[in-house]
Amino acid sequence: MPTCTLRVPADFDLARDVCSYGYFLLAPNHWNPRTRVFSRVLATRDGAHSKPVIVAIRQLRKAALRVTFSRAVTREDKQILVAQITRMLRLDESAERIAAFHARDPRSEPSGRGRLFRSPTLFEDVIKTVTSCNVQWPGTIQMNQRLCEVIGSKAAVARGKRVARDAANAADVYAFPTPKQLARARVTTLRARCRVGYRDQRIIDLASLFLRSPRQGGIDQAWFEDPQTPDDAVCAALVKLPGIGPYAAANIMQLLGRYSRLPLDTESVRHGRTILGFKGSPAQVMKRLHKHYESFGPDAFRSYWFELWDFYESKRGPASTWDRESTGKTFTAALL
DNA sequence: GGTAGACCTGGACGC
DNA sequence: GCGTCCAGGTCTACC
Repeated sequence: MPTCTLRVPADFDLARDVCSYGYFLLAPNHWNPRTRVFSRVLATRDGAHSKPVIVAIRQLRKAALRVTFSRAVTREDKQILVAQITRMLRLDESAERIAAFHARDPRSEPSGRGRLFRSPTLFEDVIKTVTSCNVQWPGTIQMNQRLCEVIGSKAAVARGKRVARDAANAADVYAFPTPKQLARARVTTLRARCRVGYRDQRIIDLASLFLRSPRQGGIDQAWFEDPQTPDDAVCAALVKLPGIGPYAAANIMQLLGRYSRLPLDTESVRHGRTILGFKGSPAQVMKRLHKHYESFGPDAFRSYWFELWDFYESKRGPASTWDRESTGKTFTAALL
């Protein structure tokens, strides 16, 4: 099996930093709690000749990861794959920025938490966010699984190969659909086979926007990812997208590394009431939550999230021990 | 600017 | 096995 070694920041911890946000439980992502290997299918290019590759990532020692590919890859494809892994694991987030977060919220310093797992592309983060709206967590798991199986490309797997054995089931050999694949998908397919419900047309519209160039009115991904772009401008642009409201926009912003906004939902209200002791209507509790985390400034989301994550782990054990098929389906407070 | 109701699915519940 | 109800965020119409 072709492999490569990836240098990572000294404070990076694969188990802690992969199992830091719920998306690590969504297809095509797969964390194996027994072997502590993260694996998934990654696309090399978004073209007719795209050949998805299964990658398996394990921590070798401090500051180094071993990445195993399911097939030989060209130098160009390897660069594309490493860029996607870097985005997913937030390897480009500097130690200084993590230290600044710990200075604002020392509660996370002992564990070293700071990085939040995300998708290899902004497109996948946006679609995953849409599938997490107005549905309970098992529904989100189901939609992502079916989007991969029904629309995504299948990676070729040689029998008995170790990379394939790290995958939990047959579904783990499918890539997340590309913008091209979803833009071409039929509304009826998304609704009947992927079970995305009323999100069908919105997902197709979003995929079309990602497919078009900024000149053609498409989404300017570089602009969204550019740290120089003001948060207010990013938020205003996000809520104009189909299927994206205030909650989804704030969530996509944290996935972009902009932690000043809070994606508050019913889960947050539950947290505000049970853990922080807030009283009143959902709207009043949300207002108090915004006020409560305001003091963490540009890291408000991280403080909020790790507090919530601590609560889940106090009920279900460390997230790195969660199995996608059991604990991973029931960790939210609504299902506890 | 604020609010009500529709959108859809899956699960819980009663019969 | 079937019908009903409910949870969940976004969108639109309406006040």
